[in-house]
Amino acid sequence: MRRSPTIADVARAAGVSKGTVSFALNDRPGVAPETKARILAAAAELGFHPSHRARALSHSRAFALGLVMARPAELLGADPFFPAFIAGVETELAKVGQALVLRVVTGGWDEEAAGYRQFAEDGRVDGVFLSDLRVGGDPRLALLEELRLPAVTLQPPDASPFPAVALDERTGIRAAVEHLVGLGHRRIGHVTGPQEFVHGRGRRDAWRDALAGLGLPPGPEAAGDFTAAGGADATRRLLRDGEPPTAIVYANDLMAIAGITVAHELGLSIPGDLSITGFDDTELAGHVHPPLTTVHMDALGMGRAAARTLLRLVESGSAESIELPPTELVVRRSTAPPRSGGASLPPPRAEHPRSSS
Amino acid sequence: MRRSPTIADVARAAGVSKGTVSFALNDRPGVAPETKARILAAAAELGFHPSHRARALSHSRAFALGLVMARPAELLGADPFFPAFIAGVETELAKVGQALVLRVVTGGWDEEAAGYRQFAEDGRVDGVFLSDLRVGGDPRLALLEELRLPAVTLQPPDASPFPAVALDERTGIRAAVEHLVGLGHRRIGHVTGPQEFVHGRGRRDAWRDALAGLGLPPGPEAAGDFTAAGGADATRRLLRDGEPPTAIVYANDLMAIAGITVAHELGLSIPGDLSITGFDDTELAGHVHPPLTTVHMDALGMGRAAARTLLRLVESGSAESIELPPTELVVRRSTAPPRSGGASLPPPRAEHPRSSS
DNA sequence: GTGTGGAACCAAACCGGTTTGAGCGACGGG
DNA sequence: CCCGTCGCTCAAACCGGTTTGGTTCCACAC
Repeated sequence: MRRSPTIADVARAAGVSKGTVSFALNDRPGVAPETKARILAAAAELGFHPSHRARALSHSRAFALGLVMARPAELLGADPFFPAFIAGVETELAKVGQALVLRVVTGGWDEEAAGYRQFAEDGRVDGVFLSDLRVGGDPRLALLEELRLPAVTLQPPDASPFPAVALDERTGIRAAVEHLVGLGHRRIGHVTGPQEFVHGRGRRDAWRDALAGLGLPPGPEAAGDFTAAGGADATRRLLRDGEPPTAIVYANDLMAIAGITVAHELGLSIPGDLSITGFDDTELAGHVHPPLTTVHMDALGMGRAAARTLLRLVESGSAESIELPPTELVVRRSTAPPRSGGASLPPPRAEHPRSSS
Repeated sequence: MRRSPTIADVARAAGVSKGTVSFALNDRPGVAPETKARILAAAAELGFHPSHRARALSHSRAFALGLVMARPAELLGADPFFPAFIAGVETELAKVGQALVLRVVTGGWDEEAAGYRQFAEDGRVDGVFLSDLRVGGDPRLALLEELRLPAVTLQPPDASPFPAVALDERTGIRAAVEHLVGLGHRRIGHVTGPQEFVHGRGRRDAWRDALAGLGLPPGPEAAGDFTAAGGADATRRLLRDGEPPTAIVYANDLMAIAGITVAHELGLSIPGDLSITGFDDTELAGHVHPPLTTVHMDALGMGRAAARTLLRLVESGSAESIELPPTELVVRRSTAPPRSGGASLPPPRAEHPRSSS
């Protein structure tokens, strides 16, 4: 069982003290060039790598950032955001030798709070990412302040002591609405995300504002929860309406795809009878039937920006918020001009409902 | 800036030495009951939490496990496995105060190897999970042995010095094939995963063996890569065949869903003209059109089992492999008896292709 | 010759826990 | 009464780095 070499081994091999080795390896002044070369050679020779644990202890830092993923279990596998976000975070962290520590909580708020609390008390991370901000004062903000744990929020909440990485979702949603209106739609519904979340609320507001901005009356909306099942239910409610919309803007792709399915099952053709737009631009969006017009969201870029911001915050005690490039609409084939007279459900019990072209 | 209390503070408050506090907090014998009570009270009073960093240093352990996610960037958001797997791992780790450290590599093998190497050299983790095993001697096995990094493999590779957490995928695939044959299908194709991976290979072999076991001739297969685009391409190749299959077994849901779309675009009705089965049972599987018959895979349970096994391995130096309950088929509506005479492509340029019922 | 300054280096303290070896008082047995 | 044992506690060493406060040595100015 060969022990990996320590700084003392290097010092012995180079004939200097531990302190000098430390200075040499960290490029600090006060080490003679030839000494430094000798030390570096010895370190390379021995295959020395500084112990992360020891550095963490003496620096009183973890050299790691934390992410608490709070999601109901059934949504975890379907959520496209976290994996891409994590990938973005990691590319930045790997560059600077830091690590990402993950916690998954599927329970409620108590469990989530315990997650952050443990991160702070154990000193496992130097800062955390805060996703899924809640409107009206997210309780985690106060918690993290109490715990003195630096944080970066994804999307700016109502009020926050922390820097935010903001992704302009409004532009993409507005583009979707304008695209639909340009096709001739006038009655455009929305299947929302949970309204207690900043992003759920923000997307709904963007949809409302876009309609209002075009001088159109408010459209019908149905509450979704970002799950496929929730999206399907919401879609049924919208379509059962006496005057159903000719187009529906969904708060995410998962619900939109479930919505397409519901429409099919009701015998509606997409986009002939009903136009549909999503949000996220998941990999599947381009491969469902019909391919989904949706708003592209750069979760990876968000991860990178958030990581850079949080690193800076941890390092220097302050960091500025970042505004990412606005989201863009990706037009595919789930949107088209409405049938004249708007969508209407086909006669009940249709044996051979029309399909999309 | 209030410093968080250390063990020395507790010792002072309780009027004992650091060592005694350590013994008391770790439930080790040799501390008088009243002394222990006094120490615990002092610790609670001060809000003491042992520093993870210091424990890690003195134990020469990280109290963390690592996972290297190697995926091309575009697949990261669509892969249902990792999030659920991670959730399973985390539930076990949280119980014992350990953490999960993540590394994401989107590049090639060099980058992936560097990931494991860094984990080992930095001493950031005590062990790692090995997913996506390659057939024919995964090079990571030798690497990890060289690095002396304990590991648990997901699926047993050809030969391995490490314990494995095995999920019986064969049973589910066989059930899918038997289900299709029971419906009357005789020509059953397969869209594979990458054959350099144990799970890609294993699923294909299971499909082949199931056909052979039922006395049927080999079916046509097309190489996929677990991506939607790859699944779509493979589906087109299968269906363009002179004698296309009446049913296709896909190696994962993502490709199966893309396959449904391709079939729709070719004017085929699912399941009327073509039956389709997937693998994974993603959230979306039940919400596409038609709902997908697929093999349920318990990624969460796999995560839990893998975490328990790896913890045991790290703790005691050895752990036994685990066999999880076999995968099961979930029958939905993408499978049905074949049209008499088997599937045939409709006349070209069909303006109003039939749709599913 | 002495004083001064800076470069190079070292020894020791420190981060905050765990672990070891020894000390001490009480108690029981011979 | 003495000794061995046991139960309890402490001081010190240790994990492997970083950082501080000297110390040594040499060049140069006065």
